[in-house]
Amino acid sequence: MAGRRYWLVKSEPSAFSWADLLKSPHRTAEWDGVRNFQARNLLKNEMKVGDGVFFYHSSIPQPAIVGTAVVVREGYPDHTAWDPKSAHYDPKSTREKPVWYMVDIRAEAELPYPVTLETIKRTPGLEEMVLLHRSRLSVQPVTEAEWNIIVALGKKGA
DNA sequence: GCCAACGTTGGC
DNA sequence: GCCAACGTTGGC
Repeated sequence: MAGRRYWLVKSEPSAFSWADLLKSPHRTAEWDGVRNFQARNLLKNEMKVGDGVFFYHSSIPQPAIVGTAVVVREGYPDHTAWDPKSAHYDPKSTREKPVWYMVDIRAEAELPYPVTLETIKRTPGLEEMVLLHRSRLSVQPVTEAEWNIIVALGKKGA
C-alpha cells in the first residue's frame, strides 16, 4: 500500500493485553489513555487508516512485540479525558477543546514467535529503533525496514 | 525562560 | 522493588 506507515504501541498486559484486543468486538479497540504530548501528536496527526501497528507488551519479564494490528479509525478526541470517573480523566480537556486524542486499531495477526526486546537489541538492522532509544514513548514510529525484519522474525523465530 | 522538583514509565 | 530516564510542573 502506497504511503503506508508503521507504528509501535505499548501496553502493559495487566492493563490491556493482546488477548484483550482479540476478545474485543471486531478485534478492534480504542487506543485511549495516552497522556503524553509527543505520542498524542502521532495519534492525532500522523497515524492513518491502513497503517501497520506493532502491539508491544511492556513491564513484564520478557517485554515483546506479540502481534500486528491496523489503524481503522484516525485521530479523534479521547473521551476518557472527559470522564471524571476515568483513571485518564483530565479536566483541561473539554469537548470544545480536546487535548487528548486516540485512534482505533484492529488486531491483524499474532506473531507465532513474539519478538522480544532482547532479540530486538541484538538483531542487525534494528539498532536505531525508537524503542531502544526513547523507551518511554508509548506510541512511536517504526520504519518499513524495521517492520519487515520484525514480521519475518515473528513468523520464523530468531 | 530557566531549572529544580516531582511523577511516571518500564527494564532489570 | 529499585532506579535511571525523561516528560511535566511551577517558582522565580
